[in-house]
Amino acid sequence: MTTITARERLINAAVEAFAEKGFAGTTTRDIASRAGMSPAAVYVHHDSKESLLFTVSLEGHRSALEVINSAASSTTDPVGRIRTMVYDFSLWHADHSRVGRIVQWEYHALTPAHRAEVGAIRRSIERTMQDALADGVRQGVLDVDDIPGTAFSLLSLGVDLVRWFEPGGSRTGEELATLHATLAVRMTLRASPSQASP
Amino acid sequence: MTTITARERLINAAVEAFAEKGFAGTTTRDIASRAGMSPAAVYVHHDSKESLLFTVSLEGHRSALEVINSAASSTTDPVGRIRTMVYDFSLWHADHSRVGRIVQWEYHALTPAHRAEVGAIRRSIERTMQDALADGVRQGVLDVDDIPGTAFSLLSLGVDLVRWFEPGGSRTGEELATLHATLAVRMTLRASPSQASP
DNA sequence: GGGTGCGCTAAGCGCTTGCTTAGCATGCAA
DNA sequence: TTGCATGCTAAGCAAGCGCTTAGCGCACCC
Repeated sequence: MTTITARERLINAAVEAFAEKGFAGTTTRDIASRAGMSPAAVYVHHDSKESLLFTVSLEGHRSALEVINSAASSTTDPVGRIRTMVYDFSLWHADHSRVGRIVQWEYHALTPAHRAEVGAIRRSIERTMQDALADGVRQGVLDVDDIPGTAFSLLSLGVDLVRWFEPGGSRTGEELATLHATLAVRMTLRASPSQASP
Repeated sequence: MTTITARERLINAAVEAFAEKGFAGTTTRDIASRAGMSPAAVYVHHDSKESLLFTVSLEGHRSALEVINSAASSTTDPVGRIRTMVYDFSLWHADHSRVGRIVQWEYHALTPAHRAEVGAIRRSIERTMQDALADGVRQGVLDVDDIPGTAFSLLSLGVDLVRWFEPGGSRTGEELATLHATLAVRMTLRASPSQASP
């Protein structure tokens, strides 16, 4: 049974508040009261409101990167790899829609130095997807004209979930991830020259 | 030569400011100074900061709806219709990325009554896309299992542009719209049973 | 039992916020 | 020339902002 430290309680409160009201719309008093503490307690454990945002954003970016990296290395089959990567990336955004919203929408609220740091993780995520597409094309299994653009579009399906997805809504994260994975394969699979070939 | 009224200058200033800093991060003084007026001038022409947001958001939603509606009625060919709808919707989001960002990201900052009003337009956009897919399936040209989900995904490609697209960047809006339209057709087209059939 | 450090809070500082009020310059009608 | 509506601004109000300071209570150790 893990004990939740005051520092972590404040981070959780910040995730709730930033996701609900945005970074600029959230007050430090709001974060403190969600964590059951006084306004001054925020500054005992964190340097500033922006550093709280950076903590949340960095951890979120790292988590998303890990998800897509482990999906990429889960198989050598190009089609299965694309399917798994899109499935896992979309599912992550559904399962972590609050953190995902902060990651995707509050990027510009970070200081330039912090933005550069998470920006590197972003580019790494894009590169992983591009590499997976390029490998599939090289093996002759996928047919992708515009690799960077298509990679971005596949990621967009998951990213856009955070705009509207609510747990307990009419669709589960798994359903949406399955849909996205199916669409991703249709977008990238090379059309077989005939039905007959095995 | 149309004269720009003070009211319109304030709206244009609000579009700039909201797109750049978000609704909560924008001050009425910032809007006023971008329009070259005093802070009080905002309230001569608009009721509140939120009513300025509503004006921008409503006009943006109406414009996007018009684009997708006229694309939907431009042809009776299901494949060409999907291609045109996705192309035009994505191009609109690239060409109007600032307004689009306000439309898509500041939805929750509207009052409940205003949110309901633009929400109706949103549902109308989604329905138009769903109808186009359903018609294509009925004609046997498209193959779409999950029509609402796929419609949403096709729209997501355009919507997600406002998160990062900058005019003058490495890709033009037309290039991205063409890519999205191509991907949309691959996502929805029924695979022909053989290459031979005309 | 006295001393020490740690985790937290009460209070508040200087500043900014959305919005209001009172009034001024300008143009036009009589 | 006078009267008045129009379009704007200077000044400011109450409230709320991020963050700081000074200090309190409590567990721990000798």
